[in-house]
Amino acid sequence: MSTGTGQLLRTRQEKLAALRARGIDPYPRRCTRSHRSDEAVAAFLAAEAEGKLGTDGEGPPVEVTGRILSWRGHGRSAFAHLEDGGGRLQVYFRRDILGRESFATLPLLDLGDWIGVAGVLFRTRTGEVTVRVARWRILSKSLRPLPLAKVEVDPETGARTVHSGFADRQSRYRRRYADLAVHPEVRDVFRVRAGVVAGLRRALDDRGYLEVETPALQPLYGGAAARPFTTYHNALGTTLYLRIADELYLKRLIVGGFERVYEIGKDFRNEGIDRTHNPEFTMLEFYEAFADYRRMMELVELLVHEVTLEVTGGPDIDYQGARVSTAPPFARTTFYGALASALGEDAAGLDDDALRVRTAAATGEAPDEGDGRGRLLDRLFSALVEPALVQPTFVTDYPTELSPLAKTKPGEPGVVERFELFIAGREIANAFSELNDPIDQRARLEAQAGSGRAGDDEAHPVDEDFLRALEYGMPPTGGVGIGVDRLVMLLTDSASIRDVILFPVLRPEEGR
RNA sequence: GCGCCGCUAGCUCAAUUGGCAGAGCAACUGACUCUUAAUCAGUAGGUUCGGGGUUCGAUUCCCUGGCGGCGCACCA
Repeated sequence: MSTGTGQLLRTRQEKLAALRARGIDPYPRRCTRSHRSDEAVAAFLAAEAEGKLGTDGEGPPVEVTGRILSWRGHGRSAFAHLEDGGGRLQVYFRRDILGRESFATLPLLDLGDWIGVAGVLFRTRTGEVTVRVARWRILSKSLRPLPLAKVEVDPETGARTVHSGFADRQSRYRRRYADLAVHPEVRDVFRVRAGVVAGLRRALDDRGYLEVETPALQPLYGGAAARPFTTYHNALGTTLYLRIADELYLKRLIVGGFERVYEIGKDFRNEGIDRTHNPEFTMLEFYEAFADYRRMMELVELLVHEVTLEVTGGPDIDYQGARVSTAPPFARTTFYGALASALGEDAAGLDDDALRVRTAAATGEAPDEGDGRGRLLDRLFSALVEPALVQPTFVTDYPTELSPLAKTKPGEPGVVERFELFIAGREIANAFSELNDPIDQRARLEAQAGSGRAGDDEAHPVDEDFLRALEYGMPPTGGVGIGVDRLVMLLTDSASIRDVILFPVLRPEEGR
């Protein structure tokens, strides 16, 4: 630890000791408050509107609690801003009101301390509603300086200008508590996140869906193409995996007779980390018996629209400079149709070698030797089509090679009944008419397992129990997966998934 | 995994061709009873990410390692 930090910490320790020496408990057991800061201001404004202010313009007495964010001392008086769950409130200390002893204790406070103050509200000369403090008490001493920025507020527009501050992204994720303490806008992101999850849950509950919980610890993983995290259960003496998708368990529940089920939970994928990938992430999956992918498309359209309205107050989303409208209906295109428009020719008619050439041209790199047809099509689509899908767009009818759990489309060989929803160039939802033919499903899973033996380490093992469930009989079913984190990114204009996950996965901190 | 950029005081950042390592904020001391990026005067705070090299001299140039950001690749 550098000398600088040591000094800062030591100074605060000394103030802590000085408080105790004066018989003050820096961490009292209890405290009281009458108003949150926003409620206090509202109470003052109400009294003012009703002409109930005192002769000196004083409003109602309040008792508020908060963290000290700024301090402006003026000799025998001082101004500070406190922050609590309701926002910021200015407080004003005067020696002639507090008395010598109470006032003389103020220098033992630091930015970051929690205090409680009691007094009447008034307006300062500049018009700010402020507590004229008659009594104050420390509620919790801060021993480590918060990376507080200076904030300049334009009195006319209310626009905030932040001077210096806490900018290092990794430090902010690592010390999220400090990031949150210092950045109200970060707290807002997670309020929106909670609203999105609540909105999705309500929308599904209202439509007769049953919320369920399926295992995160699984003896076999499946339902997506991803490498799993592996763990070990001591008592059973067996390997377990953290789930990579909920899909196969939720379909077992449809077999069991629940007609509409959903789960909002964590999936875990042992893969790289980047702007749109965190190793653990939140997935919403929902399945509806007697529905197909077209019905699910309408449902997804409504869900996205409803949640957007709820969270933003309107149908539009501003994401990274683009304005997106979630007003239904969303655009619809087919996988091969969109690809043909972008490519200038029909990809379905190209042989693998030609596809390989087109892919190399589109991505600027030669595809891997082992890439199969499905993989090539996927890469080509990602490079040529996805970035252009800014307005909400359903892409339907994917190649069978990419979709081992989806029903084929009648009359269109090589295509399955599947859609993905893209917004702002990102995949938000993935859905299909679920394959319920146990024999076809077995054949496709075994083909996947075969490619696993051939070296594709993301293909799955065959889940015999899942196939047994299908053999009992699963009704026609539509299923959808929505990446909740990515939806929250859109709705909060966040560039990185780490900005919408409170504690994203990071390399462990070295040393202390 | 590859490429580019970066790592200097608690925070945000400077430092000329390679020539005494600086500023603002935070902290500390003092002044100041309506301030709000408060102001004014002063003080302290540094393994310039680590290691090696070139040089009279390295924050600066070279090599190497670490960490991070961004982009690419990967991610049915």
